[in-house]
Amino acid sequence: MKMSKLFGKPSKTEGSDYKIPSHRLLVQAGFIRESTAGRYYLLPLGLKVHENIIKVVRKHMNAADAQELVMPTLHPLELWQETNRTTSVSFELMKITDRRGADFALGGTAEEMAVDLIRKFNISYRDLPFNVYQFSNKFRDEMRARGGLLRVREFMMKDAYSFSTEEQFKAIYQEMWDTYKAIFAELGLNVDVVAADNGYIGGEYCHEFVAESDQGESRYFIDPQSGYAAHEDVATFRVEDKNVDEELRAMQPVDAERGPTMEDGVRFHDLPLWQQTKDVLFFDEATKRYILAIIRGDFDVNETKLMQAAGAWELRAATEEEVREDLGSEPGFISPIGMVKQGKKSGFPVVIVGDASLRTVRNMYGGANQKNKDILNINIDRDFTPDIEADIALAQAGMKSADGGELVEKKGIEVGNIFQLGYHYTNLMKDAEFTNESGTREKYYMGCYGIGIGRTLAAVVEAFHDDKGILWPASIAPYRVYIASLGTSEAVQNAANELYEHLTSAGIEVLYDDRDVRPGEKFADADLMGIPYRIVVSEKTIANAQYEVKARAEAEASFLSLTEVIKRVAS
RNA sequence: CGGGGUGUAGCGCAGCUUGGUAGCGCGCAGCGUUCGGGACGCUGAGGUCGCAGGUUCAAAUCCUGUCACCCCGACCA
Repeated sequence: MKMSKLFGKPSKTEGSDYKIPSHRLLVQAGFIRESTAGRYYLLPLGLKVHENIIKVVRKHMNAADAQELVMPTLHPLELWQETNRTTSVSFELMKITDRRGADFALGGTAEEMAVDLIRKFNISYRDLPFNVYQFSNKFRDEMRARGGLLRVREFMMKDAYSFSTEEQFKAIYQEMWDTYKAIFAELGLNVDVVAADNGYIGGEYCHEFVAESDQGESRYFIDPQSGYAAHEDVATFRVEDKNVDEELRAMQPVDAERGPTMEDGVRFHDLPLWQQTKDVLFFDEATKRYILAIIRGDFDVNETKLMQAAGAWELRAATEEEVREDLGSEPGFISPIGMVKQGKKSGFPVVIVGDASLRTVRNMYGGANQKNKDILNINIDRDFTPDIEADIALAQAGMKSADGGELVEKKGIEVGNIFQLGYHYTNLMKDAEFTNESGTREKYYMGCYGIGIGRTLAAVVEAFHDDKGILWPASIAPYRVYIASLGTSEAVQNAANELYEHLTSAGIEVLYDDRDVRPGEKFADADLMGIPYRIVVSEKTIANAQYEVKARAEAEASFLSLTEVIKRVAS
């Protein structure tokens, strides 16, 4: 490719709206251009990288015996109704209606389509397991797109769906795990594999592949000693016992003229924070229930865990009016003891969820559902019984992991995920069954596996850039070699042309900067675009019958003959 | 969806308070001098000032509405 003909050349000026490095560099270097928020044109340079990433992903997926196919972009809405995902508040579908009035969802993920496809076939246990995948544009009605390619409304995703028996599943999940590790390793990305929340996808467990980055939106914890890694939504930690040997003392109501915060309670009673109960009241809009979360005072409530434990979908904090008028309590003094079973006005039930940490403390203290009244010596079981008891505590950096090491907090970009779906979809959708060994019908056990191509591309830039521009790993660089001809003399032109022909016919992808611009501009653009090798052809190099070769990542150039050049850049 | 902010040439911005025929820098085109880390001179092209109403003799500027985009939050692979 000759630079003079390239559409989307690098630009000296940079936009002001680009807050993160990958966004700014990709736009400035001519890889992408914004259409509207969260939707991007992929320019020729960007598309080359995009396709190279796809090639790597495809190679490893195929090696794992996954089979590529393509599904329609418009999904019949009936399929989504079959799994109740049109009403799920967690996933905003993009919908579209054709002129006959048929409703479609713009595909944002394709579990239903995959199930619908395989139930069109009469499949035997002999055909299992199998894993089908596709590359296709996905649509998400993100409330707020941001960060260039990191969070968009329309993007290319590799999504795979495995169908098997329950016994076969673990091996497939492990194989996808290994495949993903191999893919990201080839792309040059260091990823942590972290346990995560399934969210609206369904299923019981899943793992995210996270490239560590300050620009990432995923917060997670690792225990470097044991290798434990989990998203903050699901991270667990070891809860140390406090005063479990203390004698149970009689409950004692007391006057407590104090403020509403935990600190106010600590100061007023002169007792430790951990001995106080933290009572947080939520309301779930989806199931119309109050959820009262109770936890040890030195911990915070993890809303994701709480939603899982309580079967809630759309949690929000209860308002002061609701606390006072509907529940007859008082903000800052909420307590499970004497809490109403349902709202006095609304009739909405109140569900009490107690954290496991409540069993590590005795003789706790906390509010009494009245202003300036507290109760001392509260004990679980004796004085109150949660409707649900579960781990609903939020992990924090520095806590001990279940394995005993210290939890370290990290931030990263979620570039891929693997989900166990189990029977979630095959239970909800009719006829998702194969014929088993005994000749009867049996439901498939499923998994799904996604990689965001554009996000991965951006994650690579986040990982590989310096103050001058991008440093593409050779595995996905848009071109392997960049040639700069310095000066417009015929000798230089001929020599550069000749080199370009040689390398191209040797099967090496070359971007030849044949523009009549000054050297500084060529070097700056080359650094910005991040092509792995830069070769300079000038009067000087011709005089020495050599080429100047410099790797983008290195500071020093070396002078090589043509055969040495080919050997160097081809490796 | 809540809070804050911005829309003027491809990009970055000024002009708006106090209405009077739209400007600067970069980039782009032409010519010339240059040519190993973003040169210089001259010439030139390019904007119905986000859109729609309104006020006015006159609106980029004032008023109303609307749309888009950015940041923080909520939400989310």
